[in-house]
Amino acid sequence: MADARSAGLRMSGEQRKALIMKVAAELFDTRGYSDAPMEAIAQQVGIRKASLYYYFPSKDALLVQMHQEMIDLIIDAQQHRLDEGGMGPRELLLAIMTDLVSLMETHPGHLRVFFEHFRELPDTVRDEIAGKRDRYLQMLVDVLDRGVAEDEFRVADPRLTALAVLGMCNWTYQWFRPGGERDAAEVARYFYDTLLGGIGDGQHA
Amino acid sequence: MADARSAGLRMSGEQRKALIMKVAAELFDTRGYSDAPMEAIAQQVGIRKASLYYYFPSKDALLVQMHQEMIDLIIDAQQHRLDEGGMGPRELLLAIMTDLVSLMETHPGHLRVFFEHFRELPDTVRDEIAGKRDRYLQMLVDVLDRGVAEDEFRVADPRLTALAVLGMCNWTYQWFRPGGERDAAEVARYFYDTLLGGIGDGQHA
DNA sequence: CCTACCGATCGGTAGG
DNA sequence: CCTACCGATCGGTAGG
Repeated sequence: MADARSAGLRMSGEQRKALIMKVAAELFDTRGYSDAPMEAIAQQVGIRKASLYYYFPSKDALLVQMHQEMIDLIIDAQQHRLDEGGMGPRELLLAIMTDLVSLMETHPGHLRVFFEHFRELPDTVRDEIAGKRDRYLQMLVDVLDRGVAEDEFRVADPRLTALAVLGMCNWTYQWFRPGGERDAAEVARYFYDTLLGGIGDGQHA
Repeated sequence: MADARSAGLRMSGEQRKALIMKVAAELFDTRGYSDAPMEAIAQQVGIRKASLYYYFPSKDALLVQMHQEMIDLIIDAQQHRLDEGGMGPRELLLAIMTDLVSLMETHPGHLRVFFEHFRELPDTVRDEIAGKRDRYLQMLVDVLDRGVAEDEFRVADPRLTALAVLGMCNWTYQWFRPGGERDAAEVARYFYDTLLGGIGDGQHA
């Protein structure tokens, strides 16, 4: 009862699972999925490696859950807005961009894992996540299409523009660190303003 | 003389090294650095695993060379333009964006390796590459600053705008595949036009 | 949630 | 450029 592990708080199964996920996300982020041993996750959680298998059936399962959580979160956020109604294309675009960049604050580590460890997913799950990714891209394209239809946006190729938007926002996982000068919402807003207004000085167009 | 390997062409050391690099880049791209065994590289090259160590001292060395080649290539391209002179900020911006997206065509596999396997680099090399990356970012910021000074661009925060540009262009490694509808130069040009002109319909700003 | 342990993989080396 | 081989790591299991 007085060993190293008992120093950790007693936790419910759900709490323990959440802690394991958090630690795993951090380690997958910093070391990479294949280079983050289950042993290291266990140590940082304060239990033995074999005990991880009481909570999760495999290392893959950790990766799978991270992917499902992330993609469901952003899809649901946008779907919720559409269901509610009342938002115009500009507001919807800003909301999507803010969702994406904010993941850097709400889910540290997860974004890198989501983008860089997609191919390590088991085949069936990978297909499922790929489908959801496509669906999310389409949601963004829909917003752009609607903006064009309502004379709010000028967009020649909505899919390419959507990929540009995703590029700006998702790329933040490479450089954005919470606690910096600007928070996620400010960065999203800056990108949104840049995209809407452009950086070209009109008189030289 | 009639074994499986002799089917491969006899090559000079330099040719063999180039082939190993090409195969390694493909495998690091599709499987990931840690999950691409030297055995698989050797097989695809048509030699034995141990023979790879005749050409390269370690697996790390392959990764290091890929990083050095990539970053030097884009830095040199921009530096060359600056040395030549005569290009305005708009032309320079488009040239940088085209350089980046074009790497998807000229160096298949390398771009993903460059962005996703930076942390696997040995410490000293990682610091060196990080310095060069900073330098490249600064080159882009310089172009934006100059554009502002010459009344060609309107940019509130050049560093953030530079990160948006890098996001759009670098993110292509996630979706762009050579041989599609648009080639790299067209994608870069589209992103450039989108960034310069913006997607907002002026009358609603 | 633990102790004990295995099977497989893999980067790299010896010696030619 | 090859054959033969080793040391270390790691995901996962048995059994409690």
